[in-house]
Amino acid sequence: MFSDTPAIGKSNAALHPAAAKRVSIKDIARLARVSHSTVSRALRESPLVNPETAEKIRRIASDRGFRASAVARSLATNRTNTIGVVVTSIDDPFVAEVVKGIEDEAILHDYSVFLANCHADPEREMKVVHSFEDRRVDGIVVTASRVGALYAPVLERMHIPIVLLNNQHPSQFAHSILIDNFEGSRQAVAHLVSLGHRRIAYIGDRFGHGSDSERFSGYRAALDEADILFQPDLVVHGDGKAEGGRHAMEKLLATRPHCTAVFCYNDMTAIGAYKTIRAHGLTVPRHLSLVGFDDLPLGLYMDPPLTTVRQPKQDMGRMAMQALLKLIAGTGAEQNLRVAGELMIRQSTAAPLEHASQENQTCHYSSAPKPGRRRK
Amino acid sequence: MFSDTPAIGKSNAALHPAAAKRVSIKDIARLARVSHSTVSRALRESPLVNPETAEKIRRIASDRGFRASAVARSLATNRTNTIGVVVTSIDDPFVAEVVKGIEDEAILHDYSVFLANCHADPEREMKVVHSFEDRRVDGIVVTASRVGALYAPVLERMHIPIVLLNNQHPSQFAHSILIDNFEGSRQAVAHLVSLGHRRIAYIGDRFGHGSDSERFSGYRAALDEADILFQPDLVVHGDGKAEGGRHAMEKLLATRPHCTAVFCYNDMTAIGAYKTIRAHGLTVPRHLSLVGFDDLPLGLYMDPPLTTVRQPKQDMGRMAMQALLKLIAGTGAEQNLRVAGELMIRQSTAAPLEHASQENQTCHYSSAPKPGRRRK
DNA sequence: ACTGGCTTTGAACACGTGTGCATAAAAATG
DNA sequence: CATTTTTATGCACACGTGTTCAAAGCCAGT
Repeated sequence: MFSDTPAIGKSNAALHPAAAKRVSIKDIARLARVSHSTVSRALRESPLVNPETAEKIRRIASDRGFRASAVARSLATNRTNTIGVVVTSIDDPFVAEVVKGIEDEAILHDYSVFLANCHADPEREMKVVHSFEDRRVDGIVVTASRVGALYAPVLERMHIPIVLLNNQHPSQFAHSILIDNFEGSRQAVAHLVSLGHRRIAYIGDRFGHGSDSERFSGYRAALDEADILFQPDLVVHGDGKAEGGRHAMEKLLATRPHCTAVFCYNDMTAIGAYKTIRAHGLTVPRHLSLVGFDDLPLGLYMDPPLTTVRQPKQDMGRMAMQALLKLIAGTGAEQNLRVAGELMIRQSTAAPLEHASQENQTCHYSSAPKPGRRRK
Repeated sequence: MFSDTPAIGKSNAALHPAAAKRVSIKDIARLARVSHSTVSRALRESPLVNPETAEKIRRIASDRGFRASAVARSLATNRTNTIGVVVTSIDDPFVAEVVKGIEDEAILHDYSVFLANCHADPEREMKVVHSFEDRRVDGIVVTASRVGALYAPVLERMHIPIVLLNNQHPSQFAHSILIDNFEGSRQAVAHLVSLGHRRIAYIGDRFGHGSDSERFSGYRAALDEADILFQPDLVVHGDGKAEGGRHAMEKLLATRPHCTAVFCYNDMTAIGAYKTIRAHGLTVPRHLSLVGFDDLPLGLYMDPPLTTVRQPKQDMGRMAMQALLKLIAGTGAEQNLRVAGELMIRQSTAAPLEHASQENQTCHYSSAPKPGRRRK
């Protein structure tokens, strides 16, 4: 009541005129002639404070551009309103879309997201997870292809809610969001069957890697439903990337009789297949139908645009965040959420060439132009 | 000295056996029979503490899985070791690579990064920037196409170091990293000239948008150097995206005589051009050479792979982070950093068809463009 | 006027860590 | 051994906010 000069709280406040001391809640309190408690309440819209003084306080705070420190608040409340997102690499288009969904949902609930790449490097994974622990994030989303079995115990010890997205090993201590690989690929292959294809190949990921086995099962199921005999030589493996798709496609083109359609583990694999197919002077979908999985933006710009199974990546990101929010709130969230893919039929799939021509001259394109020849 | 039972500090610690209270620095202190100050020093490798006790403390801390709270530390030190990154949308492949570079460099220096999409929405921009301010980030990187002139004053008031990346209006209160648009496009067009092209078109961004004018200048310069008369009707505008590229290319194909090469504002524009070109039954680079800008991964998978000017996106991200670190440290950083692009010659560019086939070749000069006329 | 309840406020403490300063213990120096 | 220097440690406070608790002020009802 007796302090009429609101100017200086710290005696040396004027020492560094450049590094203007940030205005704190106490400064606002002094200006409004109330205690900092009241200011705190006013700004948090507590009903415990007189509407008039609350309004006055808010005006002063706004005038001075005061913004309460989230770090101090976090220390007091033991909540940071912050989550951590671990990804293999943000420049993976799949991951990027997921993260977008997460962040969009997060900001809606006044959460901020820490982003960290781990590059599938165990050491880096540890560092990242520890940094999240240090920062006391309220939750974590992991969008790595595999949850490091290495650092699983670390995660467990932390007692921080965790949601895994499309993770290889949904573990017991974490919740997870998963695309329905089986049903997605079953539909994809069924689509090929409905077009009239009987010799349908599958280019997988590295064996047993990722969701390869589930997608393979879907492939098998679709064949069974159509009473098509499964032929082991129509299954080859790539690496989930374009390069692997290229090589795998080479292998397929080397086996006789040719397949008329190829279902690829994912879009990148299909992209690689395109390249090999073109190099052999063949065209999609005339000679060969192609289906991918993921629905990367990339597929839209292929020639022709790629038929694929769409993963609702952004939605999945949002769902992950929502699950996390439930876990944080203590409301039970579903342990494992399966989300449905959607078959996007574009121009890379069509009916196979006439059966007649296929019978006698399966080699009509076997005299391929020298693949090695390249215009410089 | 007399407390022999290290179990309980808080009397009600056992009330919530599930919500195990986090172990704090004081718990470690009690276990090691020292003050929390000593623990703090030991863990921060201060030379002020006896090596043996330090070792002992570290062992205990490690055993209990103790990790010092970054939020408490931030409150004490007034530094969060945290930066905020504002992007238009993380699912833009350009942005994603930049962010990857930023994060990689950040984690190297024990910084964590907050990621926030603003979707080029002013309201969202404000919300994002405020959240960063609340969280007391040590610095901010903005990778939006434009720095909202709206919130510039807000940024200024915050007194937080800011680095702009490829931003439209490098402003005076912030530092910036910029690609050398002029030199990049000059080289790209010079490359086309060196292949023998004389009728070279330019598909720009929306007029005056982004770096359009700088890239256009480079185009003009290359023409001038080759003594090629600038022809206004060879300049059309897209929207920086595939759709715009498609339409722009349609316009170009409608004008006679045809151009033999097209320099596009960016890769996405070129992607759109591909589509139109194919739709007209023409092939790249046989009928038309195509050059882009950015070097998105996408371009590699085009048929044929796209010649383009590479922006070292990841490096630029790292540079932005390094500049920020310097600013935070108080060491002066360069105000404006220009980084060089690199021409990536791939298969979308080749020599034009023989002049013979271009019967009325004389008309590129004869239809004299009005001399004094200037676009704009 | 007294009681009791309601509204509004401030004092005090907590959150977990870093650090200046004083001091105790140990070592070095005379 | 006495003194000074060095080393190691603890105390106390600061950082900025939230929150419990007590209390003051006000009002209505008797």
